[in-house]
Amino acid sequence: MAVTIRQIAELAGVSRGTVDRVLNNRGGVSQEAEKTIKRIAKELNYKPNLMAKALANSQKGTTIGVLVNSGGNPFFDKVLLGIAKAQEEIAGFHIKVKKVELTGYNIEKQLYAINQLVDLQISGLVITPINDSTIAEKLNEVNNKGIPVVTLNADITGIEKLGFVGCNYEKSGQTAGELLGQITQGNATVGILTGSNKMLGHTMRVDGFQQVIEQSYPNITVARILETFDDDQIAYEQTKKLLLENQSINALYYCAGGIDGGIKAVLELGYAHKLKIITVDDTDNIKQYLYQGIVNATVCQQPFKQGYDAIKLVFNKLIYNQLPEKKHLYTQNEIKVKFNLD
Amino acid sequence: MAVTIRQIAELAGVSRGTVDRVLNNRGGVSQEAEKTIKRIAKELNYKPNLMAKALANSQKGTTIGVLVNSGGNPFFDKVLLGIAKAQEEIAGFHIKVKKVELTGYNIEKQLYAINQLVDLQISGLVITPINDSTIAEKLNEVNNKGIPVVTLNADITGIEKLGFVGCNYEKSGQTAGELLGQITQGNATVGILTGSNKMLGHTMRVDGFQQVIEQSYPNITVARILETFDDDQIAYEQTKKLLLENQSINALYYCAGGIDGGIKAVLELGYAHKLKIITVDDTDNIKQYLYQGIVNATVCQQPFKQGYDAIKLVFNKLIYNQLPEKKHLYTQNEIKVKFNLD
DNA sequence: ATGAAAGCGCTAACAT
DNA sequence: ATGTTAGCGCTTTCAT
Repeated sequence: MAVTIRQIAELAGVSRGTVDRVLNNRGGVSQEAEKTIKRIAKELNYKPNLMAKALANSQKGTTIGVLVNSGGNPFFDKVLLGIAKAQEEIAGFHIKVKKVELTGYNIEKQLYAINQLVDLQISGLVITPINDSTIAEKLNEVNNKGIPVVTLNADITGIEKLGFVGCNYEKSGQTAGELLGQITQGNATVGILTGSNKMLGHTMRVDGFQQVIEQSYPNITVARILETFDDDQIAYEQTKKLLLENQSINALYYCAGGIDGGIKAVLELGYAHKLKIITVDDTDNIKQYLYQGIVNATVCQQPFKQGYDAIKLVFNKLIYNQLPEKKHLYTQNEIKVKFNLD
Repeated sequence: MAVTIRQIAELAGVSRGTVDRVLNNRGGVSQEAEKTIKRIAKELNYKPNLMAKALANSQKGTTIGVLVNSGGNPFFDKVLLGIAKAQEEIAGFHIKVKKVELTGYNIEKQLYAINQLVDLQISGLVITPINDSTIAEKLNEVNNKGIPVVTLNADITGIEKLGFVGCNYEKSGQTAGELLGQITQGNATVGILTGSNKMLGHTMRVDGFQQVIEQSYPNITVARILETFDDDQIAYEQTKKLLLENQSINALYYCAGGIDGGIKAVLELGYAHKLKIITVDDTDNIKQYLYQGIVNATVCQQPFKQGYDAIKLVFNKLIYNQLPEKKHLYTQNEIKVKFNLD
């Protein structure tokens, strides 16, 4: 059998309590005892029994708070599925998940929701934060209360956190650029429809895309970069304007929300199948566009995995006191075409 | 707090032992007691505490046997990393992993190795099986001993198993076909280098590829399909022959092993950058070819995840008695280009 | 058929 | 600073 805390106690000639104190840095132990106990533990290659740890800790009635800006954003459908899956899995550990969904990016509302969750005595928080200093302050406060924080899909600067789960946005853009380069065989005039220049993820995608075009595809020109603010109606109008004003455009890169609106414009103008179109993510509508050959390829970010992993990260910390290896857990930028959806 | 076996016992006016017997179908309980206990459990929505279950069961000293045909096959490097990661994670549960690596596809050797592992008293088996009836028989025997079997990367027909973890080979081929269609803009003469017509995964890839070409790309011709037997030397020779005998070929699809040898031939002939090349998997060498623009894209199958998930599947069964939702856990067919590697 | 109780390894409250 | 002990929820053995 594996070595236990009890064996160490016997060998060191102390009680199990003392061993526990040393091995978990609870303090209040003599230098001497600490040294011998640590030595013995190392010699015997002691590995705490996680099941026992978990069981002993299980009185606490744990709830994980989840706060996502998923309202009206179909991208989050799969993130939520991932969260639900994780929730189901950890139900056997009697851990609850309290989920709050917000629409839009209102700082006040997000602050309020965080406070609400904290008042509910959550033991961990998963959040898609707005990149704002007020939020950052609040999250640090939460973290200092001993409530681990995991940022999901979007990150925020200047906070102490357990980890971030999401994609590498720059690589996402680069991948889209390379893809467009290949399918146009290096000749194209492209229009970019981004979400907002104030959203870090969006600008990083645009930058990555342009980098690749500049470095590898001299005969591809970026004609215009327009903002859609993740809104279908605006995307529709911008796309129409873009295509009508720049007849030379024969490729589009949608790197944020509002894609459905944009495609609607393309269809109305009768430009489907005439333009090469690269998008991001694979909502149900985008899948349809892929099937129909209207969208050539889309660069996805494993939304299900994002939701699932974020919860599991908190879970592992709470139950097993396990920390992630890296602070930033990047999901793959997956290129999808007609045949490798799902 | 959540409902426990003890509460049910009190409500039913029986002992915890009896509740345990009923809830785990151990038999030896009166009809009457059984009925009331089940009713109460259902009413209270009883969910066993998995940590407690695991702890109580933890005396048994569990070892998971792993048998992979990884010898001399760089594809398996990442599968092994995934296995190692899972191994590390479950070490805290005092579960050991005993790994045996085999080279080639010799039935006798695989049988022998299975027996060896079983003699070691393993509690679960992860295997890349040869699709052969003798192996199938043996695996059924193992399964009937109460040792759950998970097939990894390759599957086998006619066995009872806990699950299969690997990719959908047909979709892999279809994806490659679509990709080639797009980057050649539908005009190409392509040579296919497969592994062996006797390997299910390989033929499924070829079939998927051809399906898509036939249905969507009338101006793409498949000139030849040659076997490499996953061997670099043979792949080298076949590629040379292929390209010299068919000067019209301007695209290649490598859908199995031996890719390094094939690329060597391409380079020697000075055809790099003149051919569009699609491969499978992303070994270190293939990554280099992508960086250099020699290979255009590769269709991968999440090897790390395959290794990791296979172990976790067995783990969840052994520790928590959890069954997978589906027998076939397909990994994504991930298209990778220069910029979305890793 | 059923109950009682010891134990899995660790934690935490209390005692010294 | 250190020891003692009663759990955590479930399984299993031994009585009855």
